[in-house]
Amino acid sequence: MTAILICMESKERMINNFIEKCRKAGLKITPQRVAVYEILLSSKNHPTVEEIYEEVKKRYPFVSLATVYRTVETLEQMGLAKKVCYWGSSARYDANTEKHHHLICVSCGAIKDIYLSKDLDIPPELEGFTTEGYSVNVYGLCPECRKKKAEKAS
Amino acid sequence: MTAILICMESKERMINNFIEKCRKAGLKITPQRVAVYEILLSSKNHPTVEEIYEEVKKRYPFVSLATVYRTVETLEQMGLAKKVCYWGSSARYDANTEKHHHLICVSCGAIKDIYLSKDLDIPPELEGFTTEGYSVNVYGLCPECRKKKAEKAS
DNA sequence: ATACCTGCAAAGGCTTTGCGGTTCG
DNA sequence: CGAACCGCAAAGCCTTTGCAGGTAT
Repeated sequence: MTAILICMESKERMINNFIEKCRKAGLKITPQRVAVYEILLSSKNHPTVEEIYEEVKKRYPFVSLATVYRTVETLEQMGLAKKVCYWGSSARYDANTEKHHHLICVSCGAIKDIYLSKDLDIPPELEGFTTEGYSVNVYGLCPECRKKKAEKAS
Repeated sequence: MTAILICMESKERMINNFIEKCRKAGLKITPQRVAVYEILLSSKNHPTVEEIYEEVKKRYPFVSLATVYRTVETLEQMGLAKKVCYWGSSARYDANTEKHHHLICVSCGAIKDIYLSKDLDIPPELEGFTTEGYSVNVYGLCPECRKKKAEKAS
């Protein structure tokens, strides 16, 4: 209960921050934009653009897929979302801006956030590159896909 | 000099191993296939399919892009190459089968292999997933892009 | 001889773009 | 009012696929 309240309060704060940032950047605050960001914030599944689109359509049935594509790109440029692209054909988006990593199902492409107990020690310069950060991807099979494989085998 | 000799010897061994594996799997050994694998082995740049295709075309002008796509997929299934997909639109391939990680330029997308001194300790089960491995991506700016940025700033 | 493979061209997904009308500030 | 944005449809990439002819074993 408490967790949910905190979470929702935080979400609202994130959205206000987003609106504020839009104002400063001269970007208009449209219902579609806010909806995309809100859905991305609420989602724990790193949705594809298509999935976000389906959600937005529940509120704004006439929204277009192109708008969702344009909005997630805007969010990425604002630093409020990240594009994650691993296996599958379509990119997924992530509005979690905390430092975290990903656990990825090699069969269906599902992504789950994970947190490492220790930071890696990456030197600020490596092979001539100046480094800015890192991400760890752990690959595996999600419970659903494991079940499916077991059924097939039998 | 020695390094080059060792490297070439190793490449030949890799190709022989590939041919052997093909035989065992009932796959035919065609010039195009061998060329794709050899180019991938020789390349230090994690080339795109298009780039491999251009190289193969120098030896076999009538090769088709579809063949290269099919071959890299075969190589991936055989465990001799990995698909890597980060920023750009097109996938890149990597025939380095040693355990290694990637240093990626966030500006131009260049990829360099890096090796970690310590392994991460990833449990075999995590969040319900069975884990199979992990990869670390370090993001940064390559020397060329850093230079370009410095020039722009001045 | 017969799988398997190739080249070609067409189709398939995902994503981007151009345009006219609309909406936010 | 004007700039920014939206929906629609078309176009653009990258990648996959079906097919008929060719090649390796």
